[in-house]
Amino acid sequence: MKTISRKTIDRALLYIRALENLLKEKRDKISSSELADITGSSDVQIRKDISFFGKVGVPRVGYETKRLKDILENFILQDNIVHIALFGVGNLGKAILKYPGFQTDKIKLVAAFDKAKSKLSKEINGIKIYPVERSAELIKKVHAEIGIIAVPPGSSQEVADIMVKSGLKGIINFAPNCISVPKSIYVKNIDFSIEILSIFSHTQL
Amino acid sequence: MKTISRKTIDRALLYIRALENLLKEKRDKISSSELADITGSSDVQIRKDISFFGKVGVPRVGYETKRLKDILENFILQDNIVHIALFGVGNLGKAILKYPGFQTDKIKLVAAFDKAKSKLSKEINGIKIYPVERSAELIKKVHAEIGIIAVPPGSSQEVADIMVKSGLKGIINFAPNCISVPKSIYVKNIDFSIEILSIFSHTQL
DNA sequence: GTCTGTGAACGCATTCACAGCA
DNA sequence: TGCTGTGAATGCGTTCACAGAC
Repeated sequence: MKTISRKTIDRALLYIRALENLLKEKRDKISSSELADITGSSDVQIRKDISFFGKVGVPRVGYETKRLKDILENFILQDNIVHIALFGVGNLGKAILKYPGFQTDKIKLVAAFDKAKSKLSKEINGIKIYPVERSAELIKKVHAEIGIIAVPPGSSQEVADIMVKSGLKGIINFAPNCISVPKSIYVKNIDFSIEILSIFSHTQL
Repeated sequence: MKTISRKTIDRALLYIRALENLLKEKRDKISSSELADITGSSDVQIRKDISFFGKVGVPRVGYETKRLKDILENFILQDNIVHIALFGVGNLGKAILKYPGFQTDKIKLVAAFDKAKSKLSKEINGIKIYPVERSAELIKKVHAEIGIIAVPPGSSQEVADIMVKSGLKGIINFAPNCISVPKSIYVKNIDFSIEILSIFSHTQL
């Protein structure tokens, strides 16, 4: 049996987002080349990616928007809702708590933690803020799978250790330093400075 | 002449950040395998990457921390300061304006723009907020190179068009939709929802 | 003719295996 | 022995070229 690559999955998530927007515009058919224009990919790439999921398109017509979206979603997300735990309710943490893009049926922010006593027992966007000490207990209770690190760099490793102990399987790390976790935990680092410097150096070439 | 790949540059930025942290701890020597542990890369990968910049290391000793950092920085950034323009001063925009990681000698946020009159002429972290109408004029004046889109998805294309007209060469797009720009402009999309779903599906495999 | 689907070719990036050096 | 540096081999992802369907 053929296995799907991570790159294909990541692009498929992009396709899903584009298909959702097309559905809002009542577009019920879409060709690989149109989807390529929207997502910045190539038409062949898109057909190759989709071909993994079977013969979905119709020659001379293209793909049925709704059907394609359903097929991609069913394979990748399987009706799951992803439960998120946030660590650090500073400026970035607050922005994440209020992020409107999460008001979807697929992602649910279920817990937020902070060290500072002044922030505790407040509620932001309907989510209560708890002390870090209670995180392991609460994460297990609400069955969170993914954690977000939005604490200052000095505390990121400490928070990462807690996350691993609490049973989180994936981490987004916004702190500007590397964290060390077991190989079984998937970490995605997003460092604003590095992103900017990366873009800058790309434009210099 | 051999050309450097984007992947190598992106990793080099990670190495630089790690080397800076090591310097703070007064570590003046570092081996490729130690750096690999920190950054999550492999030792061979690191030696291959560094070898592009010449013979920098010493067998049986490793790399001199400061020297390696200087060599990487000089090649990639060449004493440049990157000037950033921010579009959208909502929750995320404010978090970016206050982001402490930018208080570096390499990145400077020089302009912020918003549509809402209520936000104008305020100042956040020493940066004044201007109306979008003045963006082209001001971006040219302060010589910004990179733009950040932190506006709602409905306005992202509009803002992207302004950025291109204003002469920005690179864009970070935090809005959850694709933008269409000339190929000469480098765009990096960061969609929190997609990042989370990507991590989640990775953990499912 | 116009779209999808796909084996084959290609190119790039990582890994391997080992030479070189102190 | 313990590190760097690097040609060769491998593997993976994208692109090409074209068959198949309508």
